[in-house]
Amino acid sequence: MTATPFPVSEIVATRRPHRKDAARNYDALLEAARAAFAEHGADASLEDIARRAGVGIGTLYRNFPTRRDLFETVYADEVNTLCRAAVELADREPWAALTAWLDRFAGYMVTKRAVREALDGESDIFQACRESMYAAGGPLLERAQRAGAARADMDFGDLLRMVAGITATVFDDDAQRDRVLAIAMDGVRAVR
Amino acid sequence: MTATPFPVSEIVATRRPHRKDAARNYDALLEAARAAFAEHGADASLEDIARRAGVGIGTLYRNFPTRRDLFETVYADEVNTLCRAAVELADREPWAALTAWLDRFAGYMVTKRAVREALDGESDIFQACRESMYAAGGPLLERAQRAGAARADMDFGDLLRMVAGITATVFDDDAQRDRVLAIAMDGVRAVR
DNA sequence: ACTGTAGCGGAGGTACCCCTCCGGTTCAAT
DNA sequence: ATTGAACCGGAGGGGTACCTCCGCTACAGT
Repeated sequence: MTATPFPVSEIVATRRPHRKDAARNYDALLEAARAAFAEHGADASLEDIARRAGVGIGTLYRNFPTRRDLFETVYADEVNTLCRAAVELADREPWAALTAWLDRFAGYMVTKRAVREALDGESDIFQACRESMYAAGGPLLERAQRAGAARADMDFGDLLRMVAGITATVFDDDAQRDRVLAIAMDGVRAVR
Repeated sequence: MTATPFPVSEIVATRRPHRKDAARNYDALLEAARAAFAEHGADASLEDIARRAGVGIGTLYRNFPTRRDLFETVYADEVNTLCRAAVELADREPWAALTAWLDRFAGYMVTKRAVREALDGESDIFQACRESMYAAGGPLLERAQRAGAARADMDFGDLLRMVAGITATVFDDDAQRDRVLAIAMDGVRAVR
């Protein structure tokens, strides 16, 4: 509520190296990790990630001594993007802004699910990310609630969980996913 | 729609052995597998399942030559229970019957999620189970729709996916899960 | 009680993954 | 151009999971 939505990445311990080749490897690893987590979930093989990044396994471990470090960094990255998006959406209508943001949120859920699975909530960074995300997205819901567009008897956590759950599911096609999400959002709208 | 909701287990290839000790082992394996899948998801260790069941790994492989066989059997079991429940609920009010069944459905989702992950939809049994479940549960939704309790512009598949997604998510506590599910169900109800 | 057979358990070969360690390489500051 | 510090890759030891195979066990039918 009071926290600024930005400093998440600065909390993360591991930092991007200064040297050119090192920085390139760091980026490649992060990108490969993102893909691997999205594909295989929490227990993607670290060796596979290094392979995909075209980097030795040793390099991976130097940058991210722990599997957790890698997770945290990838996750913090996504959250930052999400926070920035919330700010950019501030000028739209309350309900439109909220749903637009939730759309983005849904896009980043693949990673989040893996992270949640791996970190199991017992991480400082995870906590910081959550706060940061609530600080960024929470106001969107509150605004919609004040405008009478969203029901008042729910909080931002409820909404996030709902959207997260639905988007994490396997659907026949994207149309079905959108349809189901819309139905659920009708429940959020219903102020009667 | 026309299919009877019961024959699922008969489709499954592996069958319960006749001999007393063998049957006991079979049951123990199934129970251990159910627990392991619920706990560790799709990639639970087969050796661990055998250990939990107090049975040699060889016994597991004799009963279920493939990981898939084990999955299918466990899954078919759950589906059968679910189908039976649908019949028992037939005498309640349309909306109440529907939500009550979805409650049971949610309870079995833990296994289903693992199965879905493992089988990836490319299984005959999976297909048969789905049909069986739709045949059993679909009428509950249709009845609610005819009664004007549920919106008409959605089908049973949509509903199942929605509930499945939400219940598969990690919540702070059961109260939150129920709250979120209720919100989403308000979206289903909303006939305006 | 006898006996054939269905069923049992787990050792062991193979494969993969985790993580450490260190000799060689590459950058960037002088 | 030199040089030393930072960085690189991957071999290798330890662990676990998968699955097969076979000598032994215990059930059930006579």
